[in-house]
Amino acid sequence: MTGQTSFSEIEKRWQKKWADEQVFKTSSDPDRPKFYCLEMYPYPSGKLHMGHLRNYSIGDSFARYKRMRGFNVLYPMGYDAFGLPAENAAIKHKTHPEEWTRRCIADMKAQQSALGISYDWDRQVQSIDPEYYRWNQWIFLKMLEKGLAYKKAAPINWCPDCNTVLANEQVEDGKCWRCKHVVEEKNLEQWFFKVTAYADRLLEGLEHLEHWPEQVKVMQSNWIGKSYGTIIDFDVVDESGKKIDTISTFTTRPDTAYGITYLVLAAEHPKVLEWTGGTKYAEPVKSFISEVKKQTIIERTSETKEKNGEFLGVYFVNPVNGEKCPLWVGDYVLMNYGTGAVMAVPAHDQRDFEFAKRYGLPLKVVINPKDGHELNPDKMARAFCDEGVMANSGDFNGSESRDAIEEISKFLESKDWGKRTVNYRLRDWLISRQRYWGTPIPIIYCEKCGIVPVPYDQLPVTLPKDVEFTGEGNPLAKSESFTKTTCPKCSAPARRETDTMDTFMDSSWYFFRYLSPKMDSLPFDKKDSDYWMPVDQYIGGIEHAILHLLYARFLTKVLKDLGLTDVDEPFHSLLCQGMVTKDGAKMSKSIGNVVDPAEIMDRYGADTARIFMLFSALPEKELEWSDKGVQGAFRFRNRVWRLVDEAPETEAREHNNSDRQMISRMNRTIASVTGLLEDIRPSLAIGALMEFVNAIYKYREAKVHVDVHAELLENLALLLAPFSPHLSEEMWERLGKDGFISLAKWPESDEGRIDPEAEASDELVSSTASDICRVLELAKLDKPSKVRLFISDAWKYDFVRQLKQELEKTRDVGSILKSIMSTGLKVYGQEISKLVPKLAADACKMPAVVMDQDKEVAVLEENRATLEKQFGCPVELVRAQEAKEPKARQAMPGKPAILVE
RNA sequence: GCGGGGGUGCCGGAGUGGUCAAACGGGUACGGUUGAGGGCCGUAUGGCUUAGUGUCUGCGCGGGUUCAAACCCCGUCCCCCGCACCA
Repeated sequence: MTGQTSFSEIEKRWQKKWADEQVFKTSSDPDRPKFYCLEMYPYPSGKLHMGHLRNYSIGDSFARYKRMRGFNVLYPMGYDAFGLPAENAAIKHKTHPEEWTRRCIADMKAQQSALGISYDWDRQVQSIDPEYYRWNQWIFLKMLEKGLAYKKAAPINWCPDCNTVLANEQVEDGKCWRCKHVVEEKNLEQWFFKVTAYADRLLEGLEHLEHWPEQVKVMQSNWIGKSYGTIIDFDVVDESGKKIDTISTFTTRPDTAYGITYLVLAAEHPKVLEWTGGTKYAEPVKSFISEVKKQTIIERTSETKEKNGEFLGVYFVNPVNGEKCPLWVGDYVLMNYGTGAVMAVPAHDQRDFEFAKRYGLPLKVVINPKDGHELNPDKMARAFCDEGVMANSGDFNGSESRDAIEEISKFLESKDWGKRTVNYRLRDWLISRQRYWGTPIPIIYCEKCGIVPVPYDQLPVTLPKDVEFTGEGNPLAKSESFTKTTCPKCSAPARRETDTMDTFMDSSWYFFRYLSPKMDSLPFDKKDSDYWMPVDQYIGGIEHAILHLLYARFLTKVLKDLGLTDVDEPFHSLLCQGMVTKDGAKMSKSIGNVVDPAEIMDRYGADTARIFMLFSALPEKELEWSDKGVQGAFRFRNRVWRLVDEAPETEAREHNNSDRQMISRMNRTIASVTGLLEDIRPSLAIGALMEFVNAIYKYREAKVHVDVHAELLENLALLLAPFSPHLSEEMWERLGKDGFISLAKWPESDEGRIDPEAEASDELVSSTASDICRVLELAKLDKPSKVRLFISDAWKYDFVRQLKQELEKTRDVGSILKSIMSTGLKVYGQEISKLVPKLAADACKMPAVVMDQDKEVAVLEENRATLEKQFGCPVELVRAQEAKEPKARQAMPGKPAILVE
């Protein structure tokens, strides 16, 4: 029972020692190789969930492993502590968000400490400290100077539940990413960061991120959404053909330019009202627009929805062929992509096709399929969107449509009718939030001087305390002590900006602050950045694939451009851990399948929880929670513990076969665990350790060699240290080792001592001797007069076949055999019961053993004395017939031969 | 629709051309130990069949390449994730 009762004390004891002796404190050391291990810093909700537990178990296994491999490991922790939940809690409980947040941080930290994660707590960073957010403000001002931060009125996403605007990236499926409330569109004046200026660099950078999951790169690339196309300008004319205006459209298919039969503008397009104003079309168009605006974003973007529109009463001239076609407004055109106007080619675009069919607009085929048949516009059931051969396109007839994209673009450019261009889906990052609990945007509004940045020496602009949290409006706006100020330029009374920054700003550069957490002249020290950056291993959930990871990459590039760092990409290797699920679904309160990590840690301890987390699935895969699985991890943990807690019988002796076998086994385990950790496969590493533990138990069935046994345990403790550090420390101490195992050197495998063949045959010899004794005992046989060991380098199948033939001759095996069978002893993966019959029947009524490797004769010879002693009779070595050379060996020389049946 | 990832035993999952597919763990069954339980130890666990054994099947499905395929190629079905009226 020792194992079960002691884990709690053991874990507490070592956590205290680690803290007291500052075992995990790090500092820059240019003479040593570094490893920066980082987990996405959490929002302090106060309680760990399984996702955290998994995240930290993975991260700590890296950090500890690298530390033992001699790296100078930076492994910090902090808290992404600004944000709405704290403010909502404050409203509900009539307290201050800071109070709530600080308490949550303390609770969370306590739980993290109880997990025994090897963080350097001296570097703790939290975004709510003015010493942190002043640098948000500092960076903001720098960006303002560079024109990367700007204010403009724009249609923005408004979450009525959170009472604030949201960035594009924070709208998922037309809903708020946090509260899932349907987002509304509003037109407000807001602060933006110019991410679009970095679109190309952000896209291009992805190509060099070799150690990022493909999925994340693809998601970011799609989000940036770079597409090459052509802007085509059209003259807008009235009924009589008189030019009244121009309009531009963006297209990726200029090859279809001759097939344009109408043009559609987005409902928000300003020209729509301009052109229809005062005409008979004004009323229907206005009511159409208001209909569109009534719809939610979800309704508008629903794929199945019918496309609606109205004719605008004006026309345009297609420059390529001089055709005059109508202009429409339609709800399927988006204002915020391209130019907000689309050239419609219903024969070759499915959306245009549907719209044209609905309103009886004509189709014009300009591309025919390559198979030679000509499309009939009246009979098409859907648009033809593939590549093909040009038709009805003037000089371009007969060209491949793929080539025509280029040719027509050049033609348009040459006539000054259009221009090739690049378009992005990415929008600028809207960073204003109308909430209290965030970084105040360091701006002052002066009636005379306009928008005035807060001077650097007045940073930080701190959050006022005299604030009431009522839930209505932005509390900052009601704090006179905050809003009332003077203009830094003219000293006239002025007013502060009351918007705060998106909390994603905090998390976009925090990993730099860890490097120099106490620096007060700059956000961080470039020297530290030169040494530590980039982060070598970043670990977090896939849910941040776009939001956080894109912003962090953006900010890093900005910081680089500001000369603060030389790194261009912050995260060298990214691991997106899989979800923790239960009963096939993500753990969530609404489903009611949540398991609290605290409970598991109380019952089984941190080591067990961590082993389970790492063993049960590869880090990037989904992990299905299993109570039984945790118990399995617990059993393993206790099985290891018993190895040190219960001493085996020892013997002073020369190394025998089982000693050599274990030494080989040990070295093989070291090699494989090391390799698996390098490959980020902790689950398999733990599997290998489980096998190793099983082997040690087997070894301990007989008397063990003291030194070998000690070495086995020592290495076991070392290999387990990244996974179950408390247990390892305790083992280390019990084994009489000095210092912390956390700082010990990772074992190296001695390849020369790995000998799989010897290992296999040794196992056979050592276990077989006792096995046969037991068989004899069970079978109530008299002492045999002789034991035969069969040696064969034949494939076992061949050997079994021989046995079978022999058996056909000798049928009388008798009840003795039955007894032997019933023991089901295993030899080399093969049931002894399958092999023994023939031998036993072979007149001498003796059990025997089959060996697999001819080469092991020497080993057997060596062990013959032992065996003879055990059996009390002579042992004879018998060589089995050579196997036939398999065909395969001739076919593929150099490769191992296999059995061809 | 586009993009990414997957389909292996009762379950979680190993194995991505070659030494009898299923390591490791879990579940289940039986046996041992134990006052009982738990724990621990051992054995079994694709189908059919045997006293031993044999035999068939088998890595979503169908083809193909190869002396050899879960693995490579082609086709097909299904599942998960992300994006989506992006012109």
